[in-house]
Order: sequence, then C-alpha cells, then structure tokens
Amino acid sequence: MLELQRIREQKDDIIERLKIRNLDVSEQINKVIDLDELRRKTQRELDDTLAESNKLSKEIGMLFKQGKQEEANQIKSKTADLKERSKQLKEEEAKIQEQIKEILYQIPNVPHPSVPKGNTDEDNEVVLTAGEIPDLGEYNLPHWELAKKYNLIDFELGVKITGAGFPVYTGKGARLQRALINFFIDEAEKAGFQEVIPPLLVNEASGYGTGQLPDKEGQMYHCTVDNLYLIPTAEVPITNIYRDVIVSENELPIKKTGYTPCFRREAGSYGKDVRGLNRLHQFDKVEIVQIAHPSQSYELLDKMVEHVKSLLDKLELPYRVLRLCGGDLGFTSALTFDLEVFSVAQERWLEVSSVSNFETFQANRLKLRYRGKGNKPQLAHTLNGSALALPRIVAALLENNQTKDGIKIPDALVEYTGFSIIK
RNA sequence: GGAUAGUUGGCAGAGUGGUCGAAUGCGCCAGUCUUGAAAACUGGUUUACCGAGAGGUAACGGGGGUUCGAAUCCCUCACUAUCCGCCA
Repeated sequence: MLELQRIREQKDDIIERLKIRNLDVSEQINKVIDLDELRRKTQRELDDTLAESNKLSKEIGMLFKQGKQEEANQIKSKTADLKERSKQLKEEEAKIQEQIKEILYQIPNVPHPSVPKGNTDEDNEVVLTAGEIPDLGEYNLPHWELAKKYNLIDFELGVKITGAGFPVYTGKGARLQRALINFFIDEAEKAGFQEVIPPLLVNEASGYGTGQLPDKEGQMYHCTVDNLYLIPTAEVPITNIYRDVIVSENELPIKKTGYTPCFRREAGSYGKDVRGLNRLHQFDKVEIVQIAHPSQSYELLDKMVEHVKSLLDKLELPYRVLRLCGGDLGFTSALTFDLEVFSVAQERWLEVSSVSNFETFQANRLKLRYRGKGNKPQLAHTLNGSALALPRIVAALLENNQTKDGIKIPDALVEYTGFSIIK
C-alpha cells in the first residue's frame, strides 16, 4: 500500500511512473487526495467538538463534587447536541477512511526508475546470461520421463493420495530434495542469513500484512474452519515476524532465511506449463528475506541476486537474469529480478527465483518501522527472494545432466546427496 | 471439545466511574561523579492523526452499548494461559 503522504507530495511523479505498468491511476490518485482533504476537515471538526465536550464534562464533574447539582444539570443539557454531532462526524470520518483504503489497496507499487517499459514477459530485459548449455545428443528426455525411468518421482501416486500437482518423491528423488534444501540453507547462512522455521499456516492479519489478501485470496488454500491460510511462500510468515514492530536503526539490515513447503492453488494454469515439475500445488523452497534501511535497499537487492547467481553457478546450471518490465512486475514490487535456468530437453527457460525490493509498500501495511537515534519511526524497506525453489531446479538438473550412464550430480551437491550419479 | 482466569506503555505490573496517557520497577537515552567503567544520583523516555504554532484529538485486545464523563460497568467477538479430555 502506498503512503498517503507520499501521494500528497509526489502526485504527478507517481502517476507518471505508474504508466510504466501500463496503468493510468490519475483518477484514483485525485480521488484519494480529495477524500483525504475531506477527511482532515472532518477530523478537525470532530476534534473541536470532542474538545468542547471534554471541557464540559470536566466542569460537570467539578460542580457535582462541590454539590452544585443544579448548575451541573444545566450544563448537562448542553452536551446532548455535541454528542449527536460527534457521533455523526465519527461515522463520516470512518466512511471516508474506508473509501481511501479501498482505493489505496488497488494501486500497485511505484516501479523503480530502472524498470523497463513493456507488456508481457517477452519484454523483460535480459541482464545477463551465464553457464554453458550442454549438448545432450540422443539423451534428451524431459524430466518427467527421467523421473519415471529412475524411480525418483511418482506423479500418479500423488494424484491418488491428493491430486494433480502433489508429487511423491521416492528414493534418490527424495534424497535429492533434502540435499538441495540443506545446500540452499547452508549457503544462505554463509551469506549471513539467519535460519528460521516458521509456521506453515498463517492468520488473516499476516495475509494482509504481506499483501496476499485481499487481492490474491483465490491463490491460497484456506482452512475455513479455523480461518487460517496455507502459506504460498515463506515470505509471508517470515516477513510478518516484523508486523507492528519498530526496530532500532542499528539492527538493520535484518537477514532471515527459511525453508518451507509452499502451497498454491494455481487456479487457471494448464497445458505444458503444469507438466511434470513445472508447476505444482505443493513445492519446496528456501526463501531469503531482508528488512533494510531505505538508503541501502538497492545495494542489498543486488547482493541478493549475486547470492542466487552463486547457487546456480555451484549447481553448474545455465541461467539468465531478467529485469522484469512494467507489465510483468508484481503488484507489490518496485523492482524484480527473475532468474531462469535453461531446460535443455524442454528447450525453454524455467523461472527458479524472483528477487524483489518492495521498498515501503509492504512495510506500510505491516507497520514495520525503524527508528534512528532521536528520530521519529520511519518505514523500513522489505526485500525477498527465492534461494531457491526446488522443482524446476530438479527438472533442470535431471534433464541437463543426463548421460548414457545415468544422471550426474554436480560436485557441490555430492556431499549432501551422498551419491554422485543416479543410475 | 469442557472449565476457569486473563489481555494495560519496550518488558514486568498497579489501577474497578471524573483530577488517568495511565503509579511503580526494570530496560533504554542524556547528564553529574570517576583516569575509565560499574554503582549511586538527576533528568528524559508510547504511538497515530489534525494544526504554521500554541495546542487539540484518539488509542488500556477488536467492535458495540450505558453515562454529562469509561482502562474501570454491560454486551459481543478474537486471542492467550492453566486444568480436564483427546493425541504426535
């Protein structure tokens, strides 16, 4: 959610920059500014009314104490009007406040100046391409066939137990999952992120805090009996640790990492996008989260991208880094880098990580602030990134490393898997 | 699931109708003392909104009500703790 004060001060700039998202918000912005003015006017009137009423109440109290019943009763009659008036004003103000919030919920974050123009993922800017794309020759099976051939993942069994998009990992397939999780967590810790194991279900307030609610309600699994949501990413519980918190400036940046399964309903997906491991309802992911001082958040964003790149380097996977264009940028993000690995057998790029700076957009809803010495609390910046999401990494590892002898495990991973080849 | 007790400032914890944004302690910040530190002492220390400022308003889990006046009384919802039941 954008800050009202910023809208008031930088109205034109905001409207201009949101055009990068192919959005014209001038109408909404103007409406908000008008409503805000009305709200302030209403509040002033309300405050004055209440001040008057408070004053009279005090007088009545004094008079009663002095036994001057009659005088007290006289003043009492005066308060009725004030009471009625303040009730009205209160209702009015609440109504206006509600309208303002409704509009603010609909306005996405202001893109960073470096965000390129564009409508779809085809307009994303390729920042960097790295690694070698292997020539597999005749050994060129997609991962879902490899998974079957080597008994690593059983998709049908998952369908039986739960439904499509809930695979069962078996034997070395399961071991590979665990190896990757440990590898990613260890690497994150080396990079200074503290590990946390958060709850996998969150309440409504947390959903609102990071912006999954109200707009993405349909994407989360909802346990209606207890009104809890299965997390779509560890970002939700980990960032919400800092909901309604004022941290001291010298604690920044705060760096957390966590492994969790992620649950997504993925309503509306179909076709080749959901084949095999490409899109699941439940998948594993290691997430990195930072709470940062505004002055250093972009520097830290770059470092997070570097961290994810280092993981892909160590896994010896060919990848590229994209700077998302305005049309592809997430609602809450100011700047996002996607990292994609190349799947040789599928001949396509697979998104494995998304690293974003939300600036104050999340912090505003979360009421996450920092305080410098002697200063008023200021909104912090939040950042997060996948480091990494497992399924597509597994897909690429299986496909790109297949040989006539089996699937080779990259060196960096062998100490975690305990085997160097899957036969 | 049943019963009971709770929810107050960064934390602990007092306050049961007016002078309470709220005692006290701890913590934190500044100062005095000290070669330095600790201790001791002194002072300061919630947040949001409105206002150029003086100042004003709101908030004692959320919402509603009674009252001239509510942290305090009533209703309602949420959450937490403890005990019982069930159970990894």
